[in-house]
Amino acid sequence: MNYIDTAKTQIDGILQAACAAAAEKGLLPSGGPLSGSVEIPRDLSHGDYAANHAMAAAKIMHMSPAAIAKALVDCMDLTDTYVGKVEIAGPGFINFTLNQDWYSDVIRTVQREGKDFGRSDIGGGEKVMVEFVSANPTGPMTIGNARGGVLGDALASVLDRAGYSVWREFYVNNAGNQVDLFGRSIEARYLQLCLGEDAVEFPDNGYHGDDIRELAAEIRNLHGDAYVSADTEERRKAFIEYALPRNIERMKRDLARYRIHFDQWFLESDLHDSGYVAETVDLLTKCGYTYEKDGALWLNNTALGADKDEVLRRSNGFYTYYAVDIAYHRNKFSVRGFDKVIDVWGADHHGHAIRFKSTMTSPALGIKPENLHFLIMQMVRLTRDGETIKVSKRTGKALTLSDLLDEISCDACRFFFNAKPDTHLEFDLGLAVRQDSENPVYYVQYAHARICSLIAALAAEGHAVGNAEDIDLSVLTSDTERDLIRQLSMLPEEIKLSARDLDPSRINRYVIEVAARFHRFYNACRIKGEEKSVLEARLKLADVTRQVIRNCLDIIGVSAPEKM
RNA sequence: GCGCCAAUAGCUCAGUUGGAUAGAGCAACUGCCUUCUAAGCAGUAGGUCAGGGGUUCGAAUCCCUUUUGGCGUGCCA
Repeated sequence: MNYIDTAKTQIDGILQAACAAAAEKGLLPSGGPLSGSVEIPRDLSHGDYAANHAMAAAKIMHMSPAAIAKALVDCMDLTDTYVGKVEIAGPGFINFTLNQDWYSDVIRTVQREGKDFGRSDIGGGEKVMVEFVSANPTGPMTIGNARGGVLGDALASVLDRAGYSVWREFYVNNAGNQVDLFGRSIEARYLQLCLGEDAVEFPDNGYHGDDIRELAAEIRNLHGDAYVSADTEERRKAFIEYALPRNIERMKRDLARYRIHFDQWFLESDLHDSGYVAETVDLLTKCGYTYEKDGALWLNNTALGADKDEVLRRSNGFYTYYAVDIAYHRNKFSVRGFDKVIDVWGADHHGHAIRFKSTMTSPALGIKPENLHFLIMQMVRLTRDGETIKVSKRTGKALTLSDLLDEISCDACRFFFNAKPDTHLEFDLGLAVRQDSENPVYYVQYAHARICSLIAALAAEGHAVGNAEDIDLSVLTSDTERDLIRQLSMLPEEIKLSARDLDPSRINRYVIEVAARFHRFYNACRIKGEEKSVLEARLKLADVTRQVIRNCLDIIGVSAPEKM
């Protein structure tokens, strides 16, 4: 039996039983179960949990909330529960205060579960894929990828701890128009190197970044001018075959530095080579969802609930990204058997996300809407000294992920970018460079280091951290001690909510609050030099706090230093 | 034009899915280290929750509308 489920379910049970008992005595009208929610109130003086059942029932029972609350409280049985005190307050809230056993059980639970504290099994082992970053291998990764990377990775961790079987995937767009453009851009730079700047025209919408010039220069160093007279198609193919793997390796390196590792790098080309794209499009055609117009094959997407139709196969015979995306997602579900799929996409794809979801969930493909999520994160706004900087991969002026990591620690970066997905994120370069004590990550890490140092100092005096089962934890009764324990107790719930809302940034806010409450406790309560029973109990509290902070930082992928 | 996301303290953001007096962190001001890490703590000040309607016991939260900003609306991905 676990303290968390018990506190909440106990209270709900107490209320339902009281309701039945009150109905029996004729104090309340009889009827179905009470509805309402048991919540943790903002204000401590309102107890540990507050129930609004009396207010919710007022209308149905034709009684005032206060009268209902009184009847319920009068008929309550609190024996063998964590509830120590019940009060009626405000407009009709019923406030419950927990007894000391509950606080002690929280500490024992954290000790028992250790690094697994916070885990739950609400996911039921469902296979869920989180696909994220999936940056085009045509250039270096951007600051937007930095955000998506943290978001996807932290989300995957949260889902893992919520009991899902998680798979991290990077989709490599190593085929199609953008790759073709990539090849032609390198080709142009190469020919310019060999024949002079004005010898060839740079392709429209080509990639202007310095990385393209560097790749061209590398090729020229290896092969000299040999490719000048080569067949155009062969030349481009050779350039792509040289450059693409190099870029992919570079992405892997940068992501590893960012502490992100994927279970699979899925190649788009595999979908083409295996004929799966063609097969998928044929399937749609057989089902009557396509039509031909102007030499292209169109998906009748408006009939599937979207606001516009999409081209599947261009008049030049090549499949569009849309067709490939359908095949790819069909592959995730049908071929590889994932129960749930979550794609982390930038806001510039939100239109696509809406239309694409209509397509995938239509009878043609039959995916259930609740099993396919597009987590849309808003753009990162880059500023320097308050002025917005426009960035674009095509023009080559983007600040890369690797540049960013040269300036800012991985810890700070990961913590900073783990923000709520649906709001714009402002990233000030001037601020970022001097992001030291201003970044809340240091506040949290400091709490952890402080605890480590504290435990070491006490160990030096012969006070090792004891076993919670052998320690009298009932001496932890002050406000700062209880506030801290109450906060620690909420980690499993916090992870569940993060998983439910697909919002791992909750963990950031949660762990900041843990750190804050620890610092408060630390300032208010001494440990060293206190009498033995108090010392042992407080030391144990510090120890389990350290465990909770570690577990949180582990989810976000931030280190927990022992010294600072 | 249409669609998606947003607007909360000077700045960056929370707000437990409709609950009690709207909260943190920076920045400003005032205190706290001969005692376990001051990268910390305690306190002061700061608000027409963009504006206006509506729904009800009760709205920052839900509905309508106006305004402002970001993004989308390609035989690009």
